[in-house]
Amino acid sequence: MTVAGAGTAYRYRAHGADVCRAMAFPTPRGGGSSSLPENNRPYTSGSFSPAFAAAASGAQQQQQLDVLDYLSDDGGAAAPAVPETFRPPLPPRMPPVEAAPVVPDVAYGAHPRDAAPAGEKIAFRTRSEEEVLDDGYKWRKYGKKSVKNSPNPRNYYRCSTEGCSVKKRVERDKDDVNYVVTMYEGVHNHASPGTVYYASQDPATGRFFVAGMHNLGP
DNA sequence: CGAATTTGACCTGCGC
DNA sequence: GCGCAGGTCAAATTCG
Repeated sequence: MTVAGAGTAYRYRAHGADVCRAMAFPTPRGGGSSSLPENNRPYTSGSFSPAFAAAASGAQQQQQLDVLDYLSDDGGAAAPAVPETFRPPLPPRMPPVEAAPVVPDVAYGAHPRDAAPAGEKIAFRTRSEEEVLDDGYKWRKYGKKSVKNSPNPRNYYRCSTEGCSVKKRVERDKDDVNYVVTMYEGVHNHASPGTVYYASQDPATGRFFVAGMHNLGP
């Protein structure tokens, strides 16, 4: 999928897959997702590595969660071989979404300085009343900017974990305020506190990706 | 009182 | 070169 006007071509992948496995991350910390109603459980999707799937393979089977339509700028590149270390995905937690086409109207990557290695930028379009999705990570807001061609301001966040430089931008969809466009940049160098991720495999490409998540917090 | 957020200023790159 | 747009900084403010 190519985005007109964007410097980076997005590839659109719809709901994923068939198999969901779980993996518990250490150090549960708050998050409060467990208090969400049954029909409002967190889930996510994103680029993912086979290594994660392998790591998750021994974990307990979990119920399949709805998976958000999502965008990634990996350009369809083949998944890397087993990485040296597990690279946690960038999973937003959000309420259920309706099946809807993902329209990446935000030209992520259009700016040269946005250039980054493939697989380290992900854009999600989610149907949510909440602007800031609790994805299990702790974010520190460092900026807010109104952008051209959009009545909604864009918010800038940085991972507040020391040494982690992951950033995300959040803004309401200009065409439908019921949707929130979240863009992640970078890779966390730490695990999400108290979060279970569900890995799935795209039958078409064979690539693994995050199909869901659940917070283990109290 | 420390941490997080707000918000205007500043910086950088691009297009004309 | 200039103006515009997007991204970041940092002082002020707010919150827990």
